[in-house]
Amino acid sequence: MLRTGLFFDPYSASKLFTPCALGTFSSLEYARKMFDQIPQPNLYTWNTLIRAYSSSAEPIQSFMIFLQLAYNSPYFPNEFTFPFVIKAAARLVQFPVGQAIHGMVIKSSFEDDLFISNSLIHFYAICGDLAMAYCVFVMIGKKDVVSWNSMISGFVQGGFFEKAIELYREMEMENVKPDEVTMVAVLSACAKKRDLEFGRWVCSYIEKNGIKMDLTLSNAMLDMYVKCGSLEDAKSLFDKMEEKDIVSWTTMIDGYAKLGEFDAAMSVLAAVPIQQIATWNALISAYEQNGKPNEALSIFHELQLSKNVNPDEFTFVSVLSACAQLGAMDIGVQIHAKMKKQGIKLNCYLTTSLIDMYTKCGNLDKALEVFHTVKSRDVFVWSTMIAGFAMYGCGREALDLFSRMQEAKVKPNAVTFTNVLCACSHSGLVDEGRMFFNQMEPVYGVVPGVKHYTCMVDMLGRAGLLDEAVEFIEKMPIVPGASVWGALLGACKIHENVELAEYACSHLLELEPENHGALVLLSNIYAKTGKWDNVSELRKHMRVSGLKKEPGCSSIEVNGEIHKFLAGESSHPLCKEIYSKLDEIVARLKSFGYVPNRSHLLQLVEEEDVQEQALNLHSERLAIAYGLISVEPSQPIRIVKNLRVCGDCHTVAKLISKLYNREILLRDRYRFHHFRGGNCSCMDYW
DNA sequence: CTAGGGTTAG
Repeated sequence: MLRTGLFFDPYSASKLFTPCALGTFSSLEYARKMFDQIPQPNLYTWNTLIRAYSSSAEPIQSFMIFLQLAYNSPYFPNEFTFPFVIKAAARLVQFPVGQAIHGMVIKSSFEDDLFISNSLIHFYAICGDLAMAYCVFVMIGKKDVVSWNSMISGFVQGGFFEKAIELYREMEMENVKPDEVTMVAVLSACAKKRDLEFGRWVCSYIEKNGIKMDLTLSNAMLDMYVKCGSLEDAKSLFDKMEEKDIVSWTTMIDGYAKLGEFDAAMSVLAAVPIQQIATWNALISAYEQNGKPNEALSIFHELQLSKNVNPDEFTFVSVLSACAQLGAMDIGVQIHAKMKKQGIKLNCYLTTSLIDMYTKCGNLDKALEVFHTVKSRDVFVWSTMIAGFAMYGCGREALDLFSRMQEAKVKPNAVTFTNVLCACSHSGLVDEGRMFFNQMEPVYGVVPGVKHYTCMVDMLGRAGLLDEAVEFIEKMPIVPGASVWGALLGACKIHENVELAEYACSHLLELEPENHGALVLLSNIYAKTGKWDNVSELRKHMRVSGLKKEPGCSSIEVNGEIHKFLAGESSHPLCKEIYSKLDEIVARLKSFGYVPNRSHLLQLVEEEDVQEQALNLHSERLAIAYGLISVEPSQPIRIVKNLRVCGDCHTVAKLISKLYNREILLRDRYRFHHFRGGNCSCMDYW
């Protein structure tokens, strides 16, 4: 075409250019070079380039070309131009840019164009402004199926499932025939609402009305069945599907794994024809999110051995979270190293997971290092770091971070405030806590939820302001949940207030009759205040009603292996050594003037129904003894306990840290205790 | 003289 000169004819050039820019196997880079050499590209050619960029990896180039078109060409954008730039704005979630383009659309009198309106609906919905999307939607005179689809999908993606289904009904009433895209959106709404009945109705509607069953629609059905818990329907559809892709396989694995049918999930995984990381991720994350972090890590281990595929960002998020749950720092560090080696770039999800892992494993410094080195920090990253400080009782540092977060113009959310209030609570920063709580709604627009009220009650109660805590509960605009009464009960235990404890406990049991922890706490308060009759009555009641509690369990990681200890157990291979170490510890402590606090003995109810030697058999002690035997003296002993640490064990840990000159990091249900030189970082305020 | 918008899983 260059030789014949045809290339210099704008129309002919456009014919050559289109397949180069849009073809599946062509290179956009090459097309761009060609474009720059077309002497006078016509508007069609401009639009084609904008279109190509809008669905490319760099949608931002669409804007660049759009601006060139508007300012450096003889043309003005037309009805074909706008849908593509709006799509680019949607893909980049650039709200102000899209708004500006919308403005241009109106000024240039294109606002009645159906295609442009439909793109705008999609754009506003993606940006989360459903009110504006709906505004554009109702303004359309003659809506077509795409208008309805865009709006329905918008509602589904924004979490307004009810609205989506309502709109679908309206669509039926207006006699607009739904197509397969409509059904995908409606099924997605059913899936998220867990509405199996309506989901089944939709499936039969699809069949009756001959809606084209493509792969996407089959997958959407599959997902609906899985999410609504009907694995049988999912399985029979899956077996019937002629064509399957990675989404189909992953959906099935996810379904089985989330229901705890791990063998079934594994067998689907083994049958996937092409190994892809997504299928592994479905399994790993299901384990991790179902409280089976060990299993998650063992699948990860298998993945590494298989060597067919490499872990990706999603995998790392899951396995780091598994390490965080376990307090498995050595494994976490190895995973972090692997990420670096694999050249994984830290996104905000990964940063959050890393910080969470390091803080929950007891390495605040490393968490801070990650926090300071990353380039971008979203609200989750900041909130997690604040939560980290809170866990260590570093209230001041947490609040300092909170103000720096605002300087960085990151808007705090409900979780941020939970963490901030938690930090105030753990550090006794009552005035600050009150202030932030009062500012939440008026200043930050975050409506306090039950978690925030719980933090406040915990903070006031812990600080001994029990009357204020009660008054606070009475003034709550929402119904106080079990956690609120639990916080009050916990405070009563610290401050030995029997009457208030009974009051809180009765409320708590009204809401949660099965809450064994409440009775345990109450019995501990009775014990602490010497009300032995009440103690035995309560314990009898608990035995009779057969209430089972979560057994106390402490774990410690040694050389990348997690060792778990239940109270009084003797199944560990080094059991003998551990018990003789415990005897040695007690002897050494006693010679140093240690007297066991007998009131804690009654807490054996909280631990296990072991009658003798109860204090010595607490799970955290077994773990500490094992740590003394097996962890290098230069390394801190890191322990994770599923319940709160007992007061006597806390004293013992402090003494051990001094007498044995060891650092002990103990993570209990709520916070960290860092024992060093005879003291604990919590300053005994916990 | 050409063309465009909406869809599922990890």
